[in-house]
Amino acid sequence: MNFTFRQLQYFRAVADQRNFGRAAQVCHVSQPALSVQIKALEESIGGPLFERQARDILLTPLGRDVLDHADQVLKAAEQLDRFASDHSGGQRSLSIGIIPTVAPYLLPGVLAGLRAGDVSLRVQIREARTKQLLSMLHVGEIDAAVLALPSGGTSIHEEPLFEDHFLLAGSQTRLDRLTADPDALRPVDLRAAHLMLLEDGHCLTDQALEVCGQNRTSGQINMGASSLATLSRLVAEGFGLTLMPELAARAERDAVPGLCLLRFGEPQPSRTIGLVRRTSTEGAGWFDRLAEVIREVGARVVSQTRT
Amino acid sequence: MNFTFRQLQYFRAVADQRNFGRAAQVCHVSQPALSVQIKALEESIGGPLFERQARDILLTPLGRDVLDHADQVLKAAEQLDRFASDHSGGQRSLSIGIIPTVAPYLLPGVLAGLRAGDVSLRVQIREARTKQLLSMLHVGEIDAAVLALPSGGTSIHEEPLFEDHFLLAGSQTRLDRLTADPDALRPVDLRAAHLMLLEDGHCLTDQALEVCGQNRTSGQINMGASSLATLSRLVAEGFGLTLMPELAARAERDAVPGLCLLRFGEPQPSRTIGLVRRTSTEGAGWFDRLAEVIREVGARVVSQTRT
DNA sequence: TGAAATTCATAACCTTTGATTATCACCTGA
DNA sequence: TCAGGTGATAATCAAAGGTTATGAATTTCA
Repeated sequence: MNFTFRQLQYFRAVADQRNFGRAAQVCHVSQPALSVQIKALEESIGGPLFERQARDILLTPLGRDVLDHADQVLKAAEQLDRFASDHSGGQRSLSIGIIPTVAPYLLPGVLAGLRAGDVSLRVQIREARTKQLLSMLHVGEIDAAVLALPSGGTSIHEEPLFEDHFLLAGSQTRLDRLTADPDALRPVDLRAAHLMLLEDGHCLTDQALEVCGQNRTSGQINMGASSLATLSRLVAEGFGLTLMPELAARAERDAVPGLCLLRFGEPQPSRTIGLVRRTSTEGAGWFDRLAEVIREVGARVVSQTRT
Repeated sequence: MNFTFRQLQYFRAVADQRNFGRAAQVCHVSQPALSVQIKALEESIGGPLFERQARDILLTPLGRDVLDHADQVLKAAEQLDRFASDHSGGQRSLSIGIIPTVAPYLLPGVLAGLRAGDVSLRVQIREARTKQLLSMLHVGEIDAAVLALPSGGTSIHEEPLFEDHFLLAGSQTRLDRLTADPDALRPVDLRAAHLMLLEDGHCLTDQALEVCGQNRTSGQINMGASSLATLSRLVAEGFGLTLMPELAARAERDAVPGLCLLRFGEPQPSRTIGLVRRTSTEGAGWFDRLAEVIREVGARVVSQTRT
């Protein structure tokens, strides 16, 4: 790279003005300064760029070719300049991770909220389970992640967003057979129940097992469903029961005929959904704004389930 | 433009290496130099481009966006660099003017010769009459022109290329009626002849008038044809006679049924076709090479007419 | 024809920018 | 706890880029 932006600007100015003196004025430098830089550029390129007449400056064929290239450089540099001037206005590309048991139910609202609000972020979404999200966060592949707390990661800043209660989901028959008093339902009542759960690796699986006081070697556990949508359909058909997060409950009940839900008695079992980032990520105003949007959308979705 | 190429290169290197020390090595500068420049770039852009951890450097979302733009600048600059390294190999865009009484008959051969030879020029052709070509040459719109000498222009360097003899063209009846001895035909024999010529402004018209000792106010002159091809068809049908340059003669005789040609006795009237450029255009190796190609093609075309 | 005006190039000098070496501050891992 | 790794800062020097003054060449005009 044996030329500078200034040299290219001077070159463009001389080509426009066809006069070194006027070009120097346009560039706010003295004529000799401009003359020296044009000469240096000619030496760098290896040939004359201008044909110098007493009262006119003409581009040589070489100069014409070089000017085409120089214009490409200046154009790209001006775009960077413009971006630097404008970027406080908000254009930012973020990579956000989100766990599969949250993504389908929260994303439509969040993206709509981002578009409608004054937060003009270009957001790239990566959906993966918690363990993989933490790894991606660590190496800088994503900037933040939406997951259930505690994340279990090191050097991670956690921002709690909202409580996501667990409901019991199953067919009407199964639920009627379980208890006579739905208002008194406790998670320990499921100690011997047949549970349908997501395949291993989803933290929701571990959370369900813990809440119900079961472990993965119990003969009553079936772990193989790949999504909550699948799980909903299985339990609606009478294949066991499952814990359904409130966030997903309404959408799944609306989508799956025969799916019934029961709310546990107080204290209701729940998970905390949060937004996490690396502790080394500082001055990230976008993080707080994003957290606000997600908090609001999440609260809205779960409140609709409660009515 | 508050950044330099070096800063953008350092930025790219740090993003690649994720380490200031290794990036400095790659760029062949000391780590503090690189550190200072990255900091300057961050101040210029107005925000942190990197998230600095003890053992890793991650791009911030802002850094990621800026890097996209920086890559565009570096890519364009590298193309200019590559062009500067390669351009002695010949890539050059030339603008060449050529008069209409020469263009159709010479261009195919010249362009083929340029492509076949080691002269890899990108040539843009502009066809116009001599007066306009000189004007375009003067303001730098074209780099050289093919026309009949003398050009009549000031500060013009003329390179003669080849002699283009004039033949008499007309219908067989017209030519038979003109003379009993075709080998003794002289231009002055046309003093009272009915001549068809190109419209005013074509130097071939003035040349024909001079050769035949006529002037434009004579009642025997019809000037309105717009091309030699038109002229050929008119005289082949018996509408007068015309002077046909040797360069065009064979092509026109082949294309126009009934067109007959007569060669004048010695000394044959002729025009000199030349290549001209501004005297201020120096060190133009392309000029000499182009002249050689045109000279060769021209000589070949007229020699084919002579056989 | 000669003088004046125009215009780019060159020289001397000064200021700014970018590089180096040395060192400091902080973090991580054994 | 200590050694090693790593980016930031300071002092110094070299290189780059700017200014004013002037020279050389060409063109224009009286």
